[in-house]
Amino acid sequence: MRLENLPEIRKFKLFKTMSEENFDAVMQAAYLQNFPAQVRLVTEGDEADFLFLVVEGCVELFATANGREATMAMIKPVGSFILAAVIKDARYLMSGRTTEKSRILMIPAKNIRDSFEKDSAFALAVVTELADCYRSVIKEYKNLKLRTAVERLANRLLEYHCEQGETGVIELPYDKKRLAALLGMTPENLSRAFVTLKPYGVTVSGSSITLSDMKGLITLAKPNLLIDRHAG
Amino acid sequence: MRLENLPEIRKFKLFKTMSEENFDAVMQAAYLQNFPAQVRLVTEGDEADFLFLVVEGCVELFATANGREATMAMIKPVGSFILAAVIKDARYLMSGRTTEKSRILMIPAKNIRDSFEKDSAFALAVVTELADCYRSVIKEYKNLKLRTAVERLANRLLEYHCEQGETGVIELPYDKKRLAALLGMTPENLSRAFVTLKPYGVTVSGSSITLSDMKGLITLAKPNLLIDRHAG
DNA sequence: GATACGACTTGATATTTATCAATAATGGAG
DNA sequence: CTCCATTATTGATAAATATCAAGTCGTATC
Repeated sequence: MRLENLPEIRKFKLFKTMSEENFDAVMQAAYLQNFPAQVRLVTEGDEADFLFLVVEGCVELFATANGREATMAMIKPVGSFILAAVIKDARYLMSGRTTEKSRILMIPAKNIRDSFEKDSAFALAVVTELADCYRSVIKEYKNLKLRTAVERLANRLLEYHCEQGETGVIELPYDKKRLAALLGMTPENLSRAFVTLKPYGVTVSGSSITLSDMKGLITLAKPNLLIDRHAG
Repeated sequence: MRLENLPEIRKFKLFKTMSEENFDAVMQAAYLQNFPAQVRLVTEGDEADFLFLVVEGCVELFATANGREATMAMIKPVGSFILAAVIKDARYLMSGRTTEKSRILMIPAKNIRDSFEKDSAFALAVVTELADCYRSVIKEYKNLKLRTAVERLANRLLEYHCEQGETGVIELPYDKKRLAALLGMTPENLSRAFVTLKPYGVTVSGSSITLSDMKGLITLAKPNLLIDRHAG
């Protein structure tokens, strides 16, 4: 990888505590690459050759079966994906594709596993990252099992509102098709869920959403500390 | 903990590779206890004081929100639970209760975290266990998002059939209420799903299920290597 | 500015799943 | 063994969600 990018990478949670020596060794073997939108980076079932980090842009993780497709997560900077498969030296359980122009750091799986054994600070960083990923999925799983489609949408809007500075207006981070897939519903249903939320002060104008009755929306959404980032 | 139990514990995947010294230190602080059925061991939202291992019996992990309850997983010997919360020193995202008379090993979270830093073999065992847990949840999440209730039941039956030695007869490992919750449906729906599977050779008699048309059932279930333990 | 394309919305309908109610079966406790 | 409480099944109905089919809207292209 190009030297000029190293300081930027070094700041990532995963590498911050790593020894200089191991960091250099890992980065020697890594690639930092720019991809356009809609590029398939990994395919479920393939062997885990690389660990991926999203440095810029966005990657959609999805899975398929019986001709159906489900969006599992959207990874934004600075997030990693398929760490578990890399650690286990197993096959990917999900596919990943860029949803926009993205900058991706690819690290050969073997280097990750080697450094894990050599560098206990890195091992701690890896296990922390993996625990974070695990807890995120658990939360998504709870979200899906315990809430209706409208409730999931309401909470997602509150999450974006929180992320974007609580201005009363939010910008959807992806198109509605993808948002629907992420929330586990069809695009038609998402449209209807927005209509259902109208009495709760939710006004849609393209990808821009206005929230004018936070209290009402929160009453409906019932955000939960053990599911939502925006709760509390 | 009592000395006589140590050799038994030492064999667990998580402790097999640990140094003698660290193992002794961890076990010094651990409790091995017997619980009757229906005892709540952990409650979601509580701080992660202990890592739990199911030595005998069975623990149901579940979560609640808005008065609804969802079963997240059933942990059988020798499985651990809430490892991620222990690692992160965070709050439990799930509650756990015994579903039958069980023998549980409880290890103070701090000892786990300390040993993780001191013993790189243990660190590797922990990260491997965590990666396994992560991949299991991903599979459950895919199962829920990509399949209908009947398909989920069909695959679960195939899984039990595989686990129990492919004899054509399986014994349900928990009562149907719990099985329904685990599969993400109501008990009424589970009953109806069994009726739906009748033309595929599935005969129900209490907790004993006979499978007489494996080919048909498999055609319906479409087991998948990247979701199911029993596939392939 | 006209056109064409894709994304989004809306309506009608079908499917899936949940709820409510009643009854039947099961399994412990005494 | 009998009684009781829980669990399981079945039927009727309702709610949630998906599907199919038009339409609308916006926008990028020419």
